[in-house]
Amino acid sequence: MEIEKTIQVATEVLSNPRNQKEEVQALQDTLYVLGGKWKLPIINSICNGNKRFRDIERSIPGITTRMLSKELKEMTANQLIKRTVVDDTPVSIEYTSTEYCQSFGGIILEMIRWGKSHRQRLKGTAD
Amino acid sequence: MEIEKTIQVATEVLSNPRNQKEEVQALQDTLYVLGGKWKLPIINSICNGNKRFRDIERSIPGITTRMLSKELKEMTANQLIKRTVVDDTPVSIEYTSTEYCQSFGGIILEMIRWGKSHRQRLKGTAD
DNA sequence: CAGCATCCCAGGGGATACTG
DNA sequence: CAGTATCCCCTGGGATGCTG
Repeated sequence: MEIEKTIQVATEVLSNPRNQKEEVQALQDTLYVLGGKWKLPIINSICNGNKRFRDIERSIPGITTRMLSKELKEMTANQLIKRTVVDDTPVSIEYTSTEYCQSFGGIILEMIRWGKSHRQRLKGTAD
Repeated sequence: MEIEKTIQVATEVLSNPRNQKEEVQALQDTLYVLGGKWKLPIINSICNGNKRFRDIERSIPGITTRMLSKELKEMTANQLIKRTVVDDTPVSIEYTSTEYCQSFGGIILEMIRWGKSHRQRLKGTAD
C-alpha cells in the first residue's frame, strides 16, 4: 500500500529534529485515510444509526448516489464499515460501523464542535 | 486518562440521534474550511513554531512551494494566519497563527492520535 | 530566502439514466 | 429499494523555472 512506502521514508528521515516529524506524519496518514469530501459525513451518519442506503443518502446534504456507492464500497473494503444482507422479504441491506471505524469518534466530535462555534462566530461578526 | 474520556463522550454523542441535522451541518462546515490536503499540516507546522516559509516547507513532507504559497495566501486572507514583514536586514517574513487558527488544536490533536494508533495497527496485523 | 508564473493532467466528483 | 454505468467537467495539485 502507499502508506507502507511513506512509513519507510518517514522512518529514515525521523532522526534530526524532535518527534515533530512523527506527528506530522501521523497527521498526514489520517488525512490520507479520511481523504475526500464524504468519508467523515458517511461515518458520522452510520454511527448515528443510519443503516439503509437511502437513509444514509438522505442524511447527508449534497451527496449523490454515485459518491455514496463508491465510498461505501471502498470503506467496506477497508474494514471501516460492514455490509450485511438481511434476508427478509424483501431483502434489505444494512451498513454498520466497525469498531475500527468508531475510533474516528474523537475526530468527528472535534469537527462538529468546531463547526458549531464557527457558525456562532459568523453570526457574531459582520463578515 | 483525559483523552480516553473524550472518546467515551464522543461515542455517546455520536450514538445520540437528536441534533443530527445540526451536527451534520457543522461537520460539513468544518470539512469545507479545512478542505484540501495541506491546510491542517500547515496549521500544525505553524503552531509548532515554524515561522519562515522555508521552515514550514521543509517541515511538511511532500508539499511544494506552489501549494504552500497558495494555501498561505488563502489562509492569510481567511484570518487563519498572520503574515508579518520583519524589517531587519535582510527583510524576513514571519507567519504566525491567529487564535482563531488555534481553535483547530483539538482536531489536529485527535488526528495525530488516530494516525499514531493506525500505524501501530498496521505494524500489528499483516495487512 | 520568499515566492509568482506556466504548463499540465489525473481523478474527484456532479448530473443523468438505467437495472435487478 | 440499492445500486451501476456513462459522460464530462473542473480544480487540486505536481513539476519546473524565474524573479526581487
